Amino acid sequence: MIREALAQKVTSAIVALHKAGTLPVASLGTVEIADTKQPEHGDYACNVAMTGSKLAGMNPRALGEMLATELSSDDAFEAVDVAGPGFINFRLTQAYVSRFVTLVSCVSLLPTASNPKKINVEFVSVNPNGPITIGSGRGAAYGSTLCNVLEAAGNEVHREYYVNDGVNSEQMRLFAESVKALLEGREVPENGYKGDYVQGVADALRGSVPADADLNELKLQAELLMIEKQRLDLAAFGVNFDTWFSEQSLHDAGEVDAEVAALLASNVADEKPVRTKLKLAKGGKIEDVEVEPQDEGDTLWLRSTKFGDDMDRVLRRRDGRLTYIASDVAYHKDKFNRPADTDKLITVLGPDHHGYIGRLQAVVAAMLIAEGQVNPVSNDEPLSETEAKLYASMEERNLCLAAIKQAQEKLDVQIFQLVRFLKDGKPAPMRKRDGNIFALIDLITEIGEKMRPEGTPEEKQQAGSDVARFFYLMRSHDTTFDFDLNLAETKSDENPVFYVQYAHARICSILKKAEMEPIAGQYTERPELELIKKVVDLPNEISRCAEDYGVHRLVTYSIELARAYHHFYNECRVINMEDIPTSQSRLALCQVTQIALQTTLKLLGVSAPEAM
RNA sequence: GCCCCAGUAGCUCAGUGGAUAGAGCAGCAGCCUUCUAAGCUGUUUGUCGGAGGUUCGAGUCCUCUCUGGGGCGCCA
Repeated sequence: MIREALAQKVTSAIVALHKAGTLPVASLGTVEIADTKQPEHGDYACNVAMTGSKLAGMNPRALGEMLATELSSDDAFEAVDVAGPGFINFRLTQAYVSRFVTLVSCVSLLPTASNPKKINVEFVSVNPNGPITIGSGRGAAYGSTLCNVLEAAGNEVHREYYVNDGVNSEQMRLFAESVKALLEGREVPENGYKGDYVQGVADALRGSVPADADLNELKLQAELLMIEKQRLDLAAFGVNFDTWFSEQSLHDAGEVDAEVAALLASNVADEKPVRTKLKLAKGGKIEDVEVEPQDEGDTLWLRSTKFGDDMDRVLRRRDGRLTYIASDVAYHKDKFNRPADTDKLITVLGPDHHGYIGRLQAVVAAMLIAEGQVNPVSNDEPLSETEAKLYASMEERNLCLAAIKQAQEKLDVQIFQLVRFLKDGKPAPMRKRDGNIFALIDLITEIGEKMRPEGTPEEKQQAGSDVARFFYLMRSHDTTFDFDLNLAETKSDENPVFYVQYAHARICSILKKAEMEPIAGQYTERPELELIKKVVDLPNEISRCAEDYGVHRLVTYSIELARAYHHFYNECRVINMEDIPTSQSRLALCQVTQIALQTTLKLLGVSAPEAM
């Protein structure tokens, strides 16, 4: 907000200098407004004199001086200095900063969308064979927050959960067999599912499912129970979806068969008895291509190596059953309908799925070719030795390379890294005694019990969810992190969730207590001005998060905002009956801070309590 | 073997290619007759794993390398 205004001023100054003939170009590239490292350097700094010095054909200092002189007449600035190698440092007048409080009161703190897109975000998507685990919790927290942020940045977002309920799924078959065994009073099979909840599923189905029900019918009923359980657990965690998309529905509608036929017709899938495996040497060059002879059955291969995958993938097994890859092709085609004419698909996957990036890109690339949506690039280079092993012709290579490029633009796979739980400084076991991974709902309940022992069940759940979400989101999703259970259950200033929520509660308390109208005024105290600057930075933070999907910065921002408020609170008394105008202007500042805090916490899916 | 992630203060971690690399915790010293002390103030802390390279400028980008975590099924 304030940065955009300053960038605008710099841009105008550049244009003005160009018109006056003192600057040879009308643009020096993107103008960025950064923080100053030292308070003595002023409020904000701009490095455009350094980045644009080549374009201008001037040395950075001279260019900086020129811009500074042009800008210094603006009454927003108390001073515009050139420092160091060519930084332009801005010192803003108190009046200029103060004006933003009025502005925030009447406009939104959300960024203005520059290039809104239609985006489908798929996240969590675990098999319907158990509760949501604490590992998936990170994906749930990350994915839902990413959706909120993308939406806040002006995009149309569709939240999607892919239900892996295909009849061909080995895992789901095993799950159904485990339930069936328990129903019939037998031991669960060797590699079966042994958690307590499996017994729960069996108990729930006893009576409602006929004793002679076949495995598929049983599987269907068990899945429905598990999906409902997952839905409830996620809802308790503040995670909701627009679509729970059934894999099996694609099979039932014949879309998988149709897509497989299209792949065959497009020559990106075939039944030749070889699988290509690429051995990648250092530097990413293909060193060798290995073939595996198959002597039985007709396996159908997706030639994903044509699209950068490291080996071809099975579409149809020797026994005739289609694999999940086959459904994936049809699924990705279908996903572009939610929302209609989707520009971009984002898939959030766990650390064990990072090998999927290549094959999912290949799936989309193959699908785009099968659908005739690829415009090949022209390239007259003859096939290289390695390319000749993958492609029959230059035309095919050009088509496939274009397809990969398009797929990479359309599909973004975000991998979140491992989360480790620590208790008393030591790694806590992720599995319960029954061998099953801890459920997210248990984590929420456990933290909630500690935080709000006297609370209602709803309050406990909210408290547990707040803490868990905040912790999951504190670190970059792309980094392994330790979830400190002791810290999460601490009711003290060490716990950052409460630090932020407490700032909000304090504001609510003051606004309630003050019996006068908040009216924005002039701010002169340092904590006031720093707080204003922090508040108006929110749109900028949201835009940045939406650009690179690094939503953890929003958590850092919330802590910084809370800190700025606590500083202000201690330094500047708000309610003072002997100075009504100051009280009113400070109340207005409290109010805009409240808006910023609420907006941020809402994006994070954390509640903003009015009292603590 | 290949792929992903990480290595920054005693600990946990921030860090838009920019200036003298920052917070929190822990330690020490203070602040409640005053709007919620779940708060605030002061103070100590660095071979940004290592080596090259690109750049006017590298914790940040590239290559190599060391250490640690994770992943590589006609399972999903």
